[in-house]
Order: sequence, then C-alpha cells, then structure tokens
Amino acid sequence: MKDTLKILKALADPTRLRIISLLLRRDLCVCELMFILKMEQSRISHQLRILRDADLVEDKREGKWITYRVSDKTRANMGLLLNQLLGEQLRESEEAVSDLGNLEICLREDVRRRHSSSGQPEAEKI
Amino acid sequence: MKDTLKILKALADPTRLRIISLLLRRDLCVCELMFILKMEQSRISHQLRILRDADLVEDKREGKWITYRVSDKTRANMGLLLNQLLGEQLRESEEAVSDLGNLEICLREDVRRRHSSSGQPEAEKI
DNA sequence: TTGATATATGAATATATGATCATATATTAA
DNA sequence: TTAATATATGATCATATATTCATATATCAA
Repeated sequence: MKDTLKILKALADPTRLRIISLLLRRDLCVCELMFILKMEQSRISHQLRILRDADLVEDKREGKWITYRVSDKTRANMGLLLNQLLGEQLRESEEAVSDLGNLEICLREDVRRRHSSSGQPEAEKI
Repeated sequence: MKDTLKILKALADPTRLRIISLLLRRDLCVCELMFILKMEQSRISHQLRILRDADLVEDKREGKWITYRVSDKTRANMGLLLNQLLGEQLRESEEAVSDLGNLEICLREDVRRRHSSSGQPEAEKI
C-alpha cells in the first residue's frame, strides 16, 4: 500500500487517534497506555503495530517495557497537521480530555513501576 | 461520528484521494470524473457522498450536471495539508499521474457536453 | 532455573466498508 | 408529455478491519 494511504488509514481510527494524541505529548509504554485508555493489552498492541507499520511511531525496549514514541520523521513532516487534528479532537471528544487527565495520574503515580502491584491507583472512569 | 475522524476516514481511501486530488485542481461533474477515473457512475456517486458528508466537498447543480468542488472551508483549514498529502501521492501513484493526463484530455475535449454523444473521446487507459 | 511481568502475535469472530446492480429522481430536449 | 441524460440511492455481496481470546516471547527477580 502507498505511504500516504497507509498513514491516513492508520490515523482514521478513534483508538489510534487517542494513542497518537497521547504519544505526541509523551513517550509511553504499553502498560501506561492500558492504564490511560482502560483497554486490554492485546488491543493496544495490535493498534500500535498499525501505527508502527505506517512509520508514525517507533518502539524501543527499555528493560521489561517497550516504549513507544512519535518518530522524528513524523514530527518533522506531520507535526503541524497532527497538532491541528488533535486540537480539533480535543474540542470534539470527551475521551480525549479524560485521556489527558489519566495521563497526569499515570505520571504522578508512576504507573509503569507499580503496574502489577497491589496498590495500583485507579484512573478516573470515562 | 466526530468531525476529525470523519474527515480522516473520508480521506483514507484510494479512490477518494484521487477524486479530492482532481477537485483541488478543478471543479468537476460526475460524468467528467467518470471519464477521468474510468469508473462507473454509481461508484463515483457513492464516494462523493462520503466526501460531502465529511464536508470536504460541496455540490452545485448546473442544469443537468452536478458539479463538485472542494469547499472553501476545506481549502482554508486543510489546503496545505491536502496539497502536501497529494504531492506525496503524485510521487507514489501512477494512477494519480494518469488522472492528471486524463483531466487534460477531459477539458480539451469538452467531455461534459459530449459525454453521451457518439464521438466521445477515449482517455488513455491506466 | 523458575516464576512473574510486559508485550507481541495468530486465530476466530463480529462489524464496517467498498463495489456492483437495480432503480429512483431531476433536468432537458423533442 | 415522453424520452434521454445525469445523478443519487437502496440492497446485496465480498472483503477489510477491529476486537477478543489464547498463546508465544522476552526480560527481570528470586
């Protein structure tokens, strides 16, 4: 498939838009995305694969975790576009807003390290 | 569906990308798009509906014909983005190139008025 | 080395989407 | 008014896509 089309298809999904929106603000691993989005792991992994296949994001292993980030190429070529799109999304979508709230909690509570511990904090329900 | 998502979904299809690409250069009616794209009428109409529902294009009846154009709002908000995307597309896709050739023929031969006449010119096959 | 954790992936299924066919509507010309 | 033209749309079918479930892989800690 052509690059342009692949990129557009990768963006044309609500879950992936939420993920890209979060990754534009901060690099995140899968378990952090699980915490923020309240979605199960395999679902997020599958969607990340589609974003990666479109060269929108890159992954990097960091110990047990695999951190995803928006690629430099994407920021250079599509940064303005993406921020415009996601600004709209933030105005349109309550989920996008609550994702940002959950991102705050995720960072404050160090979800990555406490992910599977008994004291895991609960994010706000959407 | 949210606007952002609707727009991205509308763009994430090869046929619709070709149509938008053509409409960015010139307003066209359905029979002209049929001539350029070598596709049957109902297929093009269905795709135009999706572009229209996403507010990317507008239609205007002109006698027997219905002319489609990229809306001012779209040009204002997404003109740069679209031109960037379609510049890529032109580099990636042979179809996009031959569409431009067929657009030339379409205009030169006044396809709109001669659409159903016996002397209809043939566009280059893709 | 074993178990726990973090993530990826293949298979199955449900849903969405695109193409086609048949038909409806609107306009013009005869 | 009728026929031809231009376009839209509903129904159907085939294919694509997203989600879920089960399982595989890789890393770390004990």
